[in-house]
Amino acid sequence: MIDTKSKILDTAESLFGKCGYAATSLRHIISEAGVNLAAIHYHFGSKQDLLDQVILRKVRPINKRRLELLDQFEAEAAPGPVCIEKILEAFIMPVMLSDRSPEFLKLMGRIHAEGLMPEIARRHFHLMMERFFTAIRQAMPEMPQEELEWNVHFTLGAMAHMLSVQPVVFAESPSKPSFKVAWQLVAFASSGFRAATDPEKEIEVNR
Amino acid sequence: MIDTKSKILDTAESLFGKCGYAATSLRHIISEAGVNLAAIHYHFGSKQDLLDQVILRKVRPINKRRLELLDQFEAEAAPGPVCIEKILEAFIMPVMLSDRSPEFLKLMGRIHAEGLMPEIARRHFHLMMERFFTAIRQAMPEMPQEELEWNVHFTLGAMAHMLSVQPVVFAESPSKPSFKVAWQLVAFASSGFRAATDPEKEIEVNR
DNA sequence: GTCTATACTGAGATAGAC
DNA sequence: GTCTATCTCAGTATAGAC
Repeated sequence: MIDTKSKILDTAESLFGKCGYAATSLRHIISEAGVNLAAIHYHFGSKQDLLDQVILRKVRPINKRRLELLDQFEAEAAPGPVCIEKILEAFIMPVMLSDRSPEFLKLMGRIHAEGLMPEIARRHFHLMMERFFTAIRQAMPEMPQEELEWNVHFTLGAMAHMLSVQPVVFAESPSKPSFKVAWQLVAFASSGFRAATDPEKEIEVNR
Repeated sequence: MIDTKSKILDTAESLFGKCGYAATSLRHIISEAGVNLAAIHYHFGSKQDLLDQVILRKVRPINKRRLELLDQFEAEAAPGPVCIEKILEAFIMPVMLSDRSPEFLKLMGRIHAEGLMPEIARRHFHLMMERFFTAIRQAMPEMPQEELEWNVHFTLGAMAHMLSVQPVVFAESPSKPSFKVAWQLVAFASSGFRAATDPEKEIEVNR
């Protein structure tokens, strides 16, 4: 086969999305793709590296779009900083474009739900994250660095969970994530960023 | 050994917290606990069921405290509904009490990061979740049901991520989750719940 | 009722022939 | 580049000792 590598990537993407990363065995992938087990290790090295490539193929255009939107919003807002709503819009909304395959969100949800995204992001998306951190810092210059970083974490967690609830059968999951839901998340997180925190708050939670 | 079961539970809790669920093998647990491999299956049935028992032992007192706080706040607010800030305080803050062992948050973070919590919650915490959903519904009677449920998901995701960033080595992780951070999350999510959403919003994200 | 010893199946990984 | 054969280790199941 001339394009064993692509065949493996396509099949892995489909199965990772349908069954999850941990639950998908390399033997399942090779039987469906009609290739040999060792071919995966030859082309990708390991199951983890195969996942990285599957994810990267999908996420790179998303990150490209994220940065384009951020560039655009920064140009529109110049010389002032971009407001937090626009920054979060640039970060969140491109995820929802599922033009490549209808299984894309399912795959992203699986990866998030299995806790694999932070590690992949750390290895591959570090520069983009830095761009957004800088923009957020400029949008909220009065906010202490640590508080700001935690708000970013809250937002990442909320977005990850939004993508996760789709594939998992969860009693309260109301509907598939959609543009409407993503917009709701932008509003939710923006409002969260603007929340006033009371650093001196105390309570007796320990009975 | 008279208390093989407790020994397994303690060792599993420690190793699950230190290494994660998937990365901890049953053989690692038994060698550290000094028991036989089959003892795990005799007492717990499977690795998954062992995890359930480890988690339940930790989370049950948390859920008890959550409901106590909710009861208390409802009594204080009667005959009106409890405000969303108080509801989220009752839900989030009890998680941060780590009086049992210093590794507790690490364990919770791991479980969340590996996407195992939704399934455990579905199996064991359903009634408590219903209590809180009802309270939130009464606090925000004007909010459409679906929008409300998504806001709950955003909050759950943010909390899970807060607990997750501790064990994972993540470039931007600023500090360990603490009471201060948990209070920040309460403020963040409360503000998010109160955010005004614009259902008619549109944008051309597809280039 | 509890626990030990052992075997079974399937996973990811690897060496080496072609 | 590809494939066969094999290695190690995982979770699981069971028979039987105490």
